[in-house]
Amino acid sequence: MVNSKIKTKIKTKITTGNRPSAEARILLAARHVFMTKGMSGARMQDIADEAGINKALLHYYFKNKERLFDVIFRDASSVFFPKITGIIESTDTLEKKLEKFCCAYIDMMLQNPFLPLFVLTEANKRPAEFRKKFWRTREQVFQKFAEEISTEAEKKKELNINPAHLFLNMISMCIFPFIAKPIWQMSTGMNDKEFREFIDERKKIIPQLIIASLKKKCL
Amino acid sequence: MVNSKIKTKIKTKITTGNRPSAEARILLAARHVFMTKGMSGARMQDIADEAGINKALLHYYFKNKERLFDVIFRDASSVFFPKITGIIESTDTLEKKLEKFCCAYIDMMLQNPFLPLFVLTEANKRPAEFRKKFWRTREQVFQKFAEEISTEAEKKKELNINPAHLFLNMISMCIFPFIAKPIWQMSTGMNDKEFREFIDERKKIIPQLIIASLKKKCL
DNA sequence: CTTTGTATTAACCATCTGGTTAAACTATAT
DNA sequence: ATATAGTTTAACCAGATGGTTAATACAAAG
Repeated sequence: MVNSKIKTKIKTKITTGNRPSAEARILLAARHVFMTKGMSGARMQDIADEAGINKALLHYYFKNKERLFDVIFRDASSVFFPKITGIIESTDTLEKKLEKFCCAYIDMMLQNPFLPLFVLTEANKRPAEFRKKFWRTREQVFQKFAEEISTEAEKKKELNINPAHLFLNMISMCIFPFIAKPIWQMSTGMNDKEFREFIDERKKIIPQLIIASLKKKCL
Repeated sequence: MVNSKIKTKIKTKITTGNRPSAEARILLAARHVFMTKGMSGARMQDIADEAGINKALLHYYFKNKERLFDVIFRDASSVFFPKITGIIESTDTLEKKLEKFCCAYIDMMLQNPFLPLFVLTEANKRPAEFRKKFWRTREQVFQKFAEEISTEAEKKKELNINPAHLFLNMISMCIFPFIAKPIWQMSTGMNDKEFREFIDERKKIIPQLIIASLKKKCL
């Protein structure tokens, strides 16, 4: 019955052999189970099994299911909501920035295929909690980029579209294919390799389309 | 202990007063609860409460949770996957068809805000079952429209983009905003009325953008 | 070797949850 | 009226699930 508040600060465990520590294994297993099954679908026993430990040890390291979920979800959203300040503040052209943004975003999702649906589901199912727990520091992330698009495009007298629409169009085309992957594959018959190549093409196609939509003469 | 197989064929219940029948109330409640909480998050008791009946009556009308879910989900997907044959076979121009498609799709989602996430979540969480149970008859729905775009665009020698990308772009921009609604509202500060107006604008903006992407000179 | 504090486990518990049972109710037809 | 067949309910059950407890293994420090 140690005081868990003290324990969690200490974290003295050394990885015996080359196997990751129990805590690390729990986090890994929890991420996998939560991402694939969702909060309500995930079973603590499944996480324990996958981490190769006793269920009680879960509650030793993480007070309860909600806390464990929060850790995973906070980490997931920090990945999902991209650090775009770097891209914004670069000296690249707007075109280049858009391309970089899409590319970075798509690559991130290729590495975390279940992440978009995971984050979006939680934001929909428990919006109040989502806002309170996970939105605080990220409030202006998207807005900044939208403003950047707006100002830079106005500078060139080419603005043809509400930057809000432009931005939403862009992230829609980037993110949605990952959420719709199974249905899309059923519809088209694409296998995983073909889907992967198809997605790679979109890294160029999406910025092209977005840039074109900026130019008045096109519409 | 009546034979439920016979019972379900008969359906003689008359709506006493003007209150909907218990079965109808169950379906209504089930749709609401399943759509907002998902399969694993939904509780049979919640559905019973919301329908104003005893939990046992749920199992009287619908053998078990899975069966009830299937009824709701099958109905939901029949709405989600649009009947586009009518639009395809019309004599409208491609432009008009695209516009009609987006408009119809967006209107449907305005009336069923939780539907997209509901269907897409299920397709992701249990792809095998989704395919087996709900995909059978709808296999070529999307493909047909994609082919339509391809052939008609080639006819005009304007084809500039893989029709698969074009189609995916279109449905991404139509559907994604509804899935991302809570996050989008947090980011932009839009209230529900503003969001509704914003979405209305997209009924024109999306087809415009898609049509522009067809024209070679624009890219 | 013993002490001490952490890591880990088996067994347990309370509650939740999907599902069942048998009895009671209601309307309709004879 | 009463027989019949569908409808609705209260009470119940078994298993799943999140969470707890108390005892044990283990490693480092004295």
